[in-house]
Amino acid sequence: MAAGTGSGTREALLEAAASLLAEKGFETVSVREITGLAQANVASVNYHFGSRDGLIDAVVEKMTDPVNRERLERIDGLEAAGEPTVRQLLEAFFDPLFAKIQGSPMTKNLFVKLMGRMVGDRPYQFSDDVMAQFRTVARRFVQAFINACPGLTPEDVFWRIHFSFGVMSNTLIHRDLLTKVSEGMVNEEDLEVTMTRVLDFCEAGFKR
Amino acid sequence: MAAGTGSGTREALLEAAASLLAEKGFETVSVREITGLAQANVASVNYHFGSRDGLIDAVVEKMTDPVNRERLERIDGLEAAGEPTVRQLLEAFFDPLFAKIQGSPMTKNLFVKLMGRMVGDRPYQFSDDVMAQFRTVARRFVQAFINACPGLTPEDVFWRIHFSFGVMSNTLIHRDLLTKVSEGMVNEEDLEVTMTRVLDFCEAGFKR
DNA sequence: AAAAATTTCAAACATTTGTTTGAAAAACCG
DNA sequence: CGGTTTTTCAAACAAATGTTTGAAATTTTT
Repeated sequence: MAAGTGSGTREALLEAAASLLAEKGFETVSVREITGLAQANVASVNYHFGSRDGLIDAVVEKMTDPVNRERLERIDGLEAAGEPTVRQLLEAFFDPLFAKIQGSPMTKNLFVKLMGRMVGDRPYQFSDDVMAQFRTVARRFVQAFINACPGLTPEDVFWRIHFSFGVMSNTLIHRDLLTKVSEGMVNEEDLEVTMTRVLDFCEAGFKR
Repeated sequence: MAAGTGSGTREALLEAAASLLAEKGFETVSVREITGLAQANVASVNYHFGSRDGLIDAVVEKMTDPVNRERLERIDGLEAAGEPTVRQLLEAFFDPLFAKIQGSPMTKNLFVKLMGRMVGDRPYQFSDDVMAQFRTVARRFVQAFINACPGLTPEDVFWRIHFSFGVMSNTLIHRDLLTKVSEGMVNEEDLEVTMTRVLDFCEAGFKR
């Protein structure tokens, strides 16, 4: 078998799990739902991933890994060119997420929701690897944000970063819901347009 | 039996359920966890509330009802005095939530989380009563926000309201988490202080 | 082709889920 | 007190959960 492609069912399980996790969150998806969608046997999850949690961790890792790598590259580039602005930092952090979303073979909405959950869902615990990765990324960005906000205390900056994550997470998860709730006031729009709205909102929140 | 006090176990179930829902979300709390904490029999949930969902609905209704009523009173008062500002509207919407939180007999953190989940958790479906109530409140506030933002389109305003909800929900749920993640940069602080931070952030997001 | 390793699969495992039952206990009322 | 209603409780229910088993099928290696 060619390296990297994995067995057919292994890939099918990852894809099915990703779809269902996106749709329903980390807690409520059962092994049998996943194997049903993947057209695989119930036991295949434990065979290939050791356990249900092993499968979930694999899904999460597969998505976070390239995104976090890209984030570090982006901030490297920015800092090499001078002092990055808040807007640039927000984009450097969130753009890799959007890129992954746009380039995904999954239904766009599902992928978006999955990505959103990865920021916001609790009490799901990421694996130690993923957590360590996030810590590295976070340290870099927090310091850069602080430098970009000379008028604010580190504490202020920290909170606003946290708020920005909240907006992003919430928007990714519930974006499609808004059009239903708005009773005709808000039309469907491209993800890119919505994300510009989010960035505008967050950038303004950093002003003082 | 005195009207309103209900049977002892009925109240105990409501309190226990509220605590656990706050701590773990709407999906993952089992009937036996609730009855265990309430020191009641497993069957008591179905006896008093018909079903697990009946109990959850009762918890939610008990909290949303007075909050939404207060919101409408607040906006009535504001509009009687002239054209409310964005800041005033944000406060009119969120203050009743904080008031309820502060005056709660529950552990503060738990209550805060529960309130946060009521804005953010999916796919939990509120009862028709609660939904209708929310729709009424929403219509009033949306219109008022639009009036307060003459430079923005209704669509713009709608999105920013949505963003503000996202910030609030996320902050209420994960407020205690931030101090852990910040590695010493952020200290515990009063809810009121944190909420002022949130309002500042959101108000700035409405500026153009 | 034979042997060895890998992968699939139906069936069963022990737990946990929400709910129901029917009798015992408690509270209430005349 | 006696009779009625309300409330509690241990036990059992069917359904769903994640996981294990051991033999069959498949693929890979020799």
